Amino acid sequence: MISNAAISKVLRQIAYLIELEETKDNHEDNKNKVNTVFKIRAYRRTADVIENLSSNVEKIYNKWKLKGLTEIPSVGKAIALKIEEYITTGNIEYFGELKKRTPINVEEFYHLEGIGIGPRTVKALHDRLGIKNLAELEKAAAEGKIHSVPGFSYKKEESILRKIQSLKKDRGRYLLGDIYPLVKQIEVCLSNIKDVKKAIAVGSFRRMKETVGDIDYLVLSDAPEIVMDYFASMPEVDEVIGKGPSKTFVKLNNGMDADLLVVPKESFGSALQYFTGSKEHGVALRKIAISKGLHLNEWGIYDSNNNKMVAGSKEEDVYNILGLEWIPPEMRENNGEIELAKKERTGDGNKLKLPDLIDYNSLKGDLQVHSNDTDGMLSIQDIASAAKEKFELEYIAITDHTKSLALAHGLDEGRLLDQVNKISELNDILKNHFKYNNNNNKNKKDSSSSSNSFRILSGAEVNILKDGSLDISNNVLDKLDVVGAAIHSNFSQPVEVQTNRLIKAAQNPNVDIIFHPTGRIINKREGYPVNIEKLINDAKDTGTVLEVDAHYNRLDLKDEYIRMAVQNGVKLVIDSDAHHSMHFAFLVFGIGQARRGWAKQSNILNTFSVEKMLNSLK
DNA sequence: GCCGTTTTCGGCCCGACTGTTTTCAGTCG
Repeated sequence: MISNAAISKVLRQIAYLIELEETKDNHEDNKNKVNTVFKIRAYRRTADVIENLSSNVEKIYNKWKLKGLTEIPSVGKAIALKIEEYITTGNIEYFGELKKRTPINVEEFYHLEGIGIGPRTVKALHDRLGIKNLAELEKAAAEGKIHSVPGFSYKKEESILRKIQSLKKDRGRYLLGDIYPLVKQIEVCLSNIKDVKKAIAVGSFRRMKETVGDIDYLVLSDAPEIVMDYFASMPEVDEVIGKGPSKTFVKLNNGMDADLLVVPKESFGSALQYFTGSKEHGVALRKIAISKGLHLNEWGIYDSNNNKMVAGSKEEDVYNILGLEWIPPEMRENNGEIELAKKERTGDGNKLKLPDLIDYNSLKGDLQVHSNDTDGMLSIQDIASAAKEKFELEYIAITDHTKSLALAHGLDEGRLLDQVNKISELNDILKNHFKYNNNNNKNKKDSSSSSNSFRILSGAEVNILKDGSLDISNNVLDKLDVVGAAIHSNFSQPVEVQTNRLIKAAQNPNVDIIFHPTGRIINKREGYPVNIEKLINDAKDTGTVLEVDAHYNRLDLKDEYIRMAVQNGVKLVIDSDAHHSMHFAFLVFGIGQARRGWAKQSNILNTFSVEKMLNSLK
C-alpha cells in the first residue's frame, strides 16, 4: 500500500524542481512566469491536501479510479494522471525528466524547505558555487565560501550552517502525549503573567492531532513586549530564532519550535481561528469571506468595500459572519465540516448539522485496565481506588493479558477464575464501605445517591491466535463481565488473513470488544494490515464494540477509522490501556481522537452508567 | 495546475519576519 506521505513527497519534489527551473530561465514573458508560479503552488497545495487527507489515496484510486482522484480537493486531471501513474508503475515520467534536467539533489534539498532554505537559495548557490547536495552545502558554509555570493552575507551563511546541523538532530513530529504536560505548563506560566488576560496553545495541539510539529501560543495582552521578553527568557527556551513586534519564535530545550503571538482584545477571536488551523480549513474560510465581500486575516474580518472591521474579538463571531456555526477545533481539517456548519438550508430543505461531539468529561468508565496480576504496576484495589478518587470514574474493567502472552505473564484459565473471585470480593467490600459511609453522612441530601458507588468489572485482554481462535476457552470467558480480544503476535501476514483473524474473534459471542484494532504504534510501527471496512461491517453485524485505545502512542482506532465506524453505526469505547494509575490521564487523548472522528457521546458506550453499558454489550 | 452561488477564462489566502532590502524577495505558517 502506497502511503499518502509518499505521494505527497513526490508532488512536493515536483513543485521544487519546477521552481528550480523557473528560477533558472530568463522568463520570456511575464505571463508564462505567472502561470509557472501558480503551477508550483498547485503542486504544493495538492501535496498539503494529500498529506492531511484522512483516506488513503491508493484505496480511493483502487475503488473509483481517476474519477475518485479528481474528487480530492485541489486534484485536477493533470495531477490525477500523475498519481495514477505513480500508483500503477511506481514512477512518474514527468518527475524523472525534471530530475534528469537538474544536477541538484532534490531528494536532499526539498527537506530544507520549512527551515528557511528554499529552492531559490539553493539554485543561486548551485549557479555560483556548483553546490549539488547537502554535504557540499554544509562544507561550503563551514569553509566560509557562501558569504561571498551576491545576496548572501556572513549572517546568512552562519544561519545555513546552523540550520543544517540542527536538521540532523531534528526529531520531526512529536507525539501529542509526549509534549502535552510541557505545553500545558508553559500555557499556565503565560496565563499567570500580570499583563496577560488569556493564553492558549493553538495550532494542531488545540486540534488534538496525534502528532504535533511545533507549538503556537496565542496571548491576549496590551503589553506584547513584556510577554515576549518573558517568553524568550523562559528556562525551557534553548534559542531565540526571531522576534518582531507581534511574534516571537524560539527553539525549546527538547528541540521543538515554539511560536508566541500577542494580540489585542479586538483581534483575539480571529487570531484564535487563524492560528488554530488547519491551514486548509483557514484557506477555505478566507475564500468564503471573499465570496461575501469580506476580507479575513488574523487581525479581524473586514468589509472589503470600506475596510471597516466587522468582527474579530470572538471566534464564534468570525464563523457566524461567514454564515457558519462555530466549528470545534478537532474537526477543522476541511474534510466536510464546513458544509455541515453552513447555516442556510440546502436545496432540498434538509439542514445538515454539525455533530454534537463527545465532551471531555463524559467518560464514566474504563474498559481496558491492567493489574499486577500480569504486567500492570498496581494491585486491582489500588488502581481501582485511583480511578475512583483521582479520575472520578464509576467503573473499570480489569483486563489482564492471557496465557499465550508469556512475556506479560498472561493469565491461564485457573488464574483468571481466581481473579474473578477476587474482584467479586472486592466489590462486596466496596459496597459495604459505601453503605457505611452513606449511612454516616448526615449532611448528604441524597444518601441513596449512587454517585459514591464504584464497580470493578471482571474481564480479560484475550489473545487472538494465528488462526483467529482465542487462547482462553469459552466456558471461562462466559463468566467475565467484559471480554476484549486483541492481536499481539504474527503481525506480518496478508491483509485477508489478519482481517479474518479479527472477524473470527468478533464472531465469538463472548467477545465484547476488539482492543486496539489495527495494532499500530505511532511513528514506530505501522500495525498489521487490516481491511478496516470489512472489520467495521462485521462489527456492526455481530454487535461487537471497537476500541479507541487512548494511549497516546497507539490512538487506535485513529480518527479516520473512528469516523467510518461512527458513520456505520458501530459501537465504540475509549479505554486508557492503563498499566498504572497515572495512565488514566491518557483518556483525554482518546476523547480528542474520537472528537476528530466526529463521535458523539451516544457512540461511546463507556459514557453510559455501568448497567446501561453492560446491557449494550452483546 | 485548479476551479466555478457573477465565471470553462482568468483569477488564484494572507500577513509577519529576515536580511543589507533603501522598497522588496524569500520564506514561513
